[in-house]
Amino acid sequence: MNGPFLTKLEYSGHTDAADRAAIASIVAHHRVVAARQDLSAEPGRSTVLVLLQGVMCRYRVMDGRSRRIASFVLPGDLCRLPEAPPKTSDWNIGALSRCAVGEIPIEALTALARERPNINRILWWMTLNELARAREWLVTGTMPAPQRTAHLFCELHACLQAAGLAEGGAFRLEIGQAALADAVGLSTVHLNRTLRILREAGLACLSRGRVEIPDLAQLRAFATFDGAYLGLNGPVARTGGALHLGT
Amino acid sequence: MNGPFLTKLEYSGHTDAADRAAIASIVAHHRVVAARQDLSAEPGRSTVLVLLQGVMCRYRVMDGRSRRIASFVLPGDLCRLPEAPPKTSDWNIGALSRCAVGEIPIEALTALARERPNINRILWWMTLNELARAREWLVTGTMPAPQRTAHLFCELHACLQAAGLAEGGAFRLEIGQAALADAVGLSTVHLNRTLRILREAGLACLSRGRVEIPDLAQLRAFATFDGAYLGLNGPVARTGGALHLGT
DNA sequence: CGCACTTTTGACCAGGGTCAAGGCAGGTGG
DNA sequence: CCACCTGCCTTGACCCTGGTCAAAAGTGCG
Repeated sequence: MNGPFLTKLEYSGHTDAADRAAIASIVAHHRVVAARQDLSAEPGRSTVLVLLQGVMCRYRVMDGRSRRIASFVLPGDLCRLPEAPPKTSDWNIGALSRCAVGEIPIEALTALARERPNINRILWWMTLNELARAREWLVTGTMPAPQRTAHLFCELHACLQAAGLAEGGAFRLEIGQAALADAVGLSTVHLNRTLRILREAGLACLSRGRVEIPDLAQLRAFATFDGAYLGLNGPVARTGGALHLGT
Repeated sequence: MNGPFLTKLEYSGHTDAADRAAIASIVAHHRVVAARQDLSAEPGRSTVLVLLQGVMCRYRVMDGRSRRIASFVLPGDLCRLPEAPPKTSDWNIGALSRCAVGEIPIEALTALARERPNINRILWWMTLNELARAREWLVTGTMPAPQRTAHLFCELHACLQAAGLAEGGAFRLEIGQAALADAVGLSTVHLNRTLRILREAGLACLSRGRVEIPDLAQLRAFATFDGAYLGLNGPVARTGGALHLGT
């Protein structure tokens, strides 16, 4: 059940088996979130969420109509970490598909972070990961639509791969084109055309909730994608190092 | 000399005078960086830098020609924090104007973070700050050019204000229009036209390294700027709280 | 079977990129 | 003191990517 989460922790290269067992033991209250449902409005929340299945997104509604997706939350990602007061962010988190999440009591997590340096390190790693992803999107924002979309597919593939959810060059992505458009910053119409371009070029094909990438290397070259920013080391144990700050 | 840094720490609302004195004491080796010079290429670096004067930027060169600026480094900001291995980022840091920086030995910083919870909190705060800024830029990226530029001015003003470097609605910004364009994601030509629009609308005026904002409230309304994401509390002591993670 | 949502396509328009040529400094050397 | 040069700002003309409006074709579900 915690599969994707643990697999991702393994990929991060900052945990050993004991760390993963420890963190798995504090994941409680698995529950299901329906597609299209918002998580953010729950007040007095004292739990961190781990996404285990499905896709969620962090978004903001702009002029009352258009929505901008700042990041996806993929299986293995944490969200709703406690914020530093006063609230520094007004992002909504919404489920784009039917999702399964685990809840982690904050006190348990902080306690674990205090007693296990690797867990602390993982929290830093995840945060820096988000930062790196956000900045990468800033860069891709200036690329033409097909490249940008391709780049997103590459990123999704890499992240899902690290969570053990890719089947070769293919992965499930149960998302409407509208959501994809909001993430890439295109209109639905133009995203659709862009998808057609990618499909006809044989680079990638999204259909019925599934992305198929015939030739990953080719797509990556097309999108000038270099996954180093994701900090995924492969499932290799790797410890040591100090504070592990970034930037 | 450490003025902007300490003022900003004060604004962050997570430090008391003792924290600031402690951190000030480990800032060593003040030095000057010429405009246009890159910092990133220094190997074996074991120091964190605090920017004290001037403006730097975190950028990447895209197709060999065009540069994208992912964030500005303003007085009071840290940069070149140690990275988690393997290197997760390939960003360059360059001085856009003549800069003064302080160097902080990493070991001293990590030691301080270990013994003073507030310092640890500040490191989190700064990182989350960067994250919030990056995401905000993602959102502004979809706004039309004048609003986007105005939004950037508002952000710069708020950050510089927190470092004690704003004089009312005006602040120094010794940056070429090309740099600004790369940050906002516009061409130099179009940025220039956009600046003219803002100037003629009486919203903001950039000239000879100085931005003047006649009516801050008006500019903010125009850009739909809400500075909450910067997490600046004003110079009020505020402690407590636990891990202070965000997202 | 009908309803509602999503995907697809067409036609038209505009924000912003690109190319290219002038202004307008400040710095240097005669 | 002036000619010159280099770099930056400014403006014009033209084009193209991608937005908007609108309608048709799937697709899933009660």
